[in-house]
Amino acid sequence: MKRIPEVTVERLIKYLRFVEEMEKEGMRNLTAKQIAGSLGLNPHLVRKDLAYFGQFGKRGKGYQTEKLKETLRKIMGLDKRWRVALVGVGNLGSALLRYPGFKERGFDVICAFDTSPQKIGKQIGAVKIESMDKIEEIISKENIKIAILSIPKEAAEEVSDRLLKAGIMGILNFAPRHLQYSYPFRVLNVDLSLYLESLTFYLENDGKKNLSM
Amino acid sequence: MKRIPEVTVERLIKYLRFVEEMEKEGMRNLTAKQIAGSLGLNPHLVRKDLAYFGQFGKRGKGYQTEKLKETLRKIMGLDKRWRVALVGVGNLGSALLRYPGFKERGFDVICAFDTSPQKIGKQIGAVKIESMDKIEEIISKENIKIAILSIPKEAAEEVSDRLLKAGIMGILNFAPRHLQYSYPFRVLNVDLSLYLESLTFYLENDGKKNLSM
DNA sequence: TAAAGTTAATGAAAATTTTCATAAAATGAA
DNA sequence: TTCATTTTATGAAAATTTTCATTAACTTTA
Repeated sequence: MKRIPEVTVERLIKYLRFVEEMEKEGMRNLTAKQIAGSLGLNPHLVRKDLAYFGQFGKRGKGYQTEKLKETLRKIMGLDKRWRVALVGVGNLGSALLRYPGFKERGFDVICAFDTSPQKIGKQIGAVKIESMDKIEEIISKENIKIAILSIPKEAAEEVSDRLLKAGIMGILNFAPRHLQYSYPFRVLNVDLSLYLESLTFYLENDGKKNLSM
Repeated sequence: MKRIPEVTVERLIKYLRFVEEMEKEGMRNLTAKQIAGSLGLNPHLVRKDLAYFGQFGKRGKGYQTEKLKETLRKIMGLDKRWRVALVGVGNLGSALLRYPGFKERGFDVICAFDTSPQKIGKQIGAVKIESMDKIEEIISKENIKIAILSIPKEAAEEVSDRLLKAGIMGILNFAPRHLQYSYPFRVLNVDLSLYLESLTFYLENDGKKNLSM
């Protein structure tokens, strides 16, 4: 199998979203054009992305919605549920704990960690907050592979090192510090203010110069 | 001026982060190699990105930290503060309201909107929650250009339409629905579960196939 | 001062990603 | 059936992005 470009992976998830939504609305078939249109992409690109994984479209007809959905879910590893640990139950962390979107999409946050004695032992939803001293013990016992990191940037590196040693393979990092590990570990850095900052670039420069954006 | 690739803009913000941090640690000069190293990039790429905006490095020495910082801040439109509206004060929305990172980076969330009568009139930090009926009035009176959207996906399109009509130019969208508008409007879609989903692709496929990732 | 080592700038080359063009298969209408 | 239309699959072309190679400027060391 050919190497899959990272940009393709990001798009596949979006395709899956759209396909699921269209399935709900009763669409039995979807064309590359429809999928592309919903995301402002070129239909050729959609076909090429899908073709990495085999040919499951029918010429003249498009893609069978359900089959496409199942295939995409399998490709993305989303045909099963994932157990997730959350580290850092501050403002953002506790909002993420309560965020229904994760469960809806197959991710069960089954444990949470914090350093603050006031928080340890408390319950948020179905999850009891544990001491960060227990990270290694619980992660390994529960065999958790994914962690969400929402702690201050100063602690990010140290804690992520510990997580990976304890058995975590992928981290979704909300701490505003760029984390990076090499294969086979995966980190996705999500820096909320960074997003706002990329908006201002365009607001500031649009129209003024001939930046064709 | 040449067209600036979108990937470059995303990197510039990260460079700025690093440069500011290094300045705090007392570094008066930074080389492209150092900047690149911190983000796992090629130093040539850093130089090329910076060169879009003129030449402010010194051969044999690197870039003057403070000057580079100031220039990047100016390029990104971050040499001034931005006033931001937040729409949707649910779990995520109220966490974002309390999130200190925005203010730290120059963004002042000065108003918040919700539909729920229980929430309207309440105060979170310095911000009073207003009825969504007042979106147009307040956005326009306060001349706000940026909005953060943290509402259910069903309402996303309708509300974003209203925001843009009211004068908003850029939206940071946390609703799990891909929003898209054409120039001069800008939307940044931030779908939290989508990030987890892109992690699972790699966790699922790494090692199994020769996807060189 | 001279020589060796760094490092930015820049145009060229390579790699990657996207778009295009064509062929083949399926559909629907006449 | 036949023909026009739609749409996927796929290899080629184009565009974009990244990496490389060279040159020139500056720094450090002897």
